[in-house]
Amino acid sequence: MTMPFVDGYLPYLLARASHLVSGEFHRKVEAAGLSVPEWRVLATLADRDVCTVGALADITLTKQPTLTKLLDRMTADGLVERRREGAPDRRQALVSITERGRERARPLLVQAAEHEAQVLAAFGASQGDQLKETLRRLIALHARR
Amino acid sequence: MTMPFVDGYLPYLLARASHLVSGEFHRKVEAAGLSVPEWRVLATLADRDVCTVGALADITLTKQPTLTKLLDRMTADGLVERRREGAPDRRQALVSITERGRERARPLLVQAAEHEAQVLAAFGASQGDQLKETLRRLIALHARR
DNA sequence: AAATAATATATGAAATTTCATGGAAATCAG
DNA sequence: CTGATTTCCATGAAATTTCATATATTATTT
Repeated sequence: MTMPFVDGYLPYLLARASHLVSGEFHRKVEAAGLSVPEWRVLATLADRDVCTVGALADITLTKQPTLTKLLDRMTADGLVERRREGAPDRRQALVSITERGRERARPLLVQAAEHEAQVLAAFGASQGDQLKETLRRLIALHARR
Repeated sequence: MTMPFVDGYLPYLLARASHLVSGEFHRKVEAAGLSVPEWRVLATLADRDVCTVGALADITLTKQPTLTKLLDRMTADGLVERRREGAPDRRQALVSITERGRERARPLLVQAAEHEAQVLAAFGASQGDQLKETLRRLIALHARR
């Protein structure tokens, strides 16, 4: 009652904006037969050669046990591979995307870029760039450690 | 490979910023013995007299069946009340916070305001206000009609 | 007004997520 | 070095979330 929780509170505005903007695209993800967490993993791995489980959990904003079990399922589906050799630290597991995963991700990566372009166009490209810059700064300010 | 998913993609920047900023406060929520969804419900209801289940689901960014079951638990815990009389539409259920819920929410509402103030202070108040304004615009642009 | 469609919430079964903890490997203190 | 601590990932059991659908009510057609 003393706080306009819904409309003036920065954490809520961030959450709502994220929910709305991503939600639009997430419909396309599900239409493509992937869950949102699966999409996040594939999109992240599409970029890089390999990634440790911990780093992937961090990037995909997922808790580690949740990710481990998601990776179990995605491995069973042939979307990703996990191996324990080759890491500098033998506790780590290295995850990489498979060719099959890449094929599934490819059209969505295109659609994601299109969706972002639409959002930015509607918003105004320069304002959009400025928002991105602002968000990067906010993120840097709150990065752990 | 063609897309800098992690660092240049607006939906991801929004999600990450939201995750980091809210994550800090969510630790206090759990320390107070509430789950994040419970906190969202209480914070929303603290402001208003009553709210329909649907509106509450929308505001708290929760799917309706998820919210219904959360409300079952919160009702059992005496944090909220749900009734079907009094609504203009008899399909609706009206949810309100109880005195007990208010007591549990109160200290967290204070901490939430403090946390936001810290975030804004570190970020720069004017930049913070500008970010809020920008987010409101982005939200308005994507609100489901 | 009857029939049909749409909306608000609830519910059961299945799937996922979470918490707490385990084991293995690396790092640190003495 | 040795033992204590910490870090990384996995796992079982419990809790939550989700999907599909049911039920009740309201809105729209015809």
